[in-house]
Amino acid sequence: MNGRRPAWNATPPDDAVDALLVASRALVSVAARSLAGDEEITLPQFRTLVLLAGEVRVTVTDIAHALDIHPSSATRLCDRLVRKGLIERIASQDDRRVVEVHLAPGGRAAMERVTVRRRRDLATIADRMTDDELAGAVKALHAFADAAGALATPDLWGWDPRLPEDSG
Amino acid sequence: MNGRRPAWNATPPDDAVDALLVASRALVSVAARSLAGDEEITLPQFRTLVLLAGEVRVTVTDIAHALDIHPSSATRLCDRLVRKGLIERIASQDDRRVVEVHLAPGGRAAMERVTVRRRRDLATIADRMTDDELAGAVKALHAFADAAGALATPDLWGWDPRLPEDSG
DNA sequence: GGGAATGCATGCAGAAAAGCAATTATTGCA
DNA sequence: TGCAATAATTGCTTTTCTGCATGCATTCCC
Repeated sequence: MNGRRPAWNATPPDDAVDALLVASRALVSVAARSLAGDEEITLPQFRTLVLLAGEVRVTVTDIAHALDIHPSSATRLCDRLVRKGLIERIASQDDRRVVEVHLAPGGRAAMERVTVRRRRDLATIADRMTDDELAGAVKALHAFADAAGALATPDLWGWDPRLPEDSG
Repeated sequence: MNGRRPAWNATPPDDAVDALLVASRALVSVAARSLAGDEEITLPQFRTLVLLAGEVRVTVTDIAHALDIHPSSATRLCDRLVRKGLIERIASQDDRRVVEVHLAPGGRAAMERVTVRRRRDLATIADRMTDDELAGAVKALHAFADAAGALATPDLWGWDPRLPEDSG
């Protein structure tokens, strides 16, 4: 209802969602693989790194919300990432209860390595598409990423009424 | 080199791979969330169910290759899925060493629930795209899924020289 | 027929993830 | 000032995921 499509066509067609769904599975597979082979970085850990890379100020609570896990689990997740030298905990100046989590140099490097790996796999897939298909995919995926990104901010994920917490 | 693009343009452009990469992260996030809320199905477990849903004959070895894990890990994964009533083990007729793994009714139902959840989230995102963007996305994503699917068959993933096992 | 290879399972072990309850420190508000 | 709310952590428990080595049954091939 909040979207960019007119009110007389308020619901995205099923086949569009289907296409996203199928592509989603393929991309998840690629993502899981790019992680599996790499040096001991798990999916929750990588998702945390991605979050840190994209936001200026991320707290432990933000991580818990973004990954939809218990705050204590987020603390433990950070423990492991700190132990690996991938992130740093910094006490917030504004509110001394808060701990800001930042990407450490090692974390940035690790993201780099995983990303290179994933790019390689994606390039292998892209290589099997025609130029036209690829151009269309790029345009579409940019739009998709923008739309997803607008919802992916910590302020929205998890407690936004647009995505009811547990209705399924 | 094996792809559908002409030889004079053999490598997919970086920005295309970039778009896939960014979209990949967004979709992984959606996928992880659709799992987190649901009933105790982990990512490896769901990936297994997806594999079973898409192939006619899947063996334990196939699962190990598809998920890039040790055969014994695949056995344990199946143990847990059997215990949950999501899959069934059936001794192969052709080769009595082989165990075929099939989706149980409960597994199909579980996939259904997770998929409904994921579709809901994807629809929320699609709702923020224009009709044109969405139409382009469907076309492109189908092509992408086809290209990925061609590589995702058990025969290719894991030991196809196109995706060197550990070069990163 | 007999050894090699294949497919799967089991014993063993370690790491990761996740939740709940309880605690500490800090902040906000009446 | 004092009490409630918030942020993060810690202790504890359980489940899952993963690999390696080993063993067992079956199949393949010389």
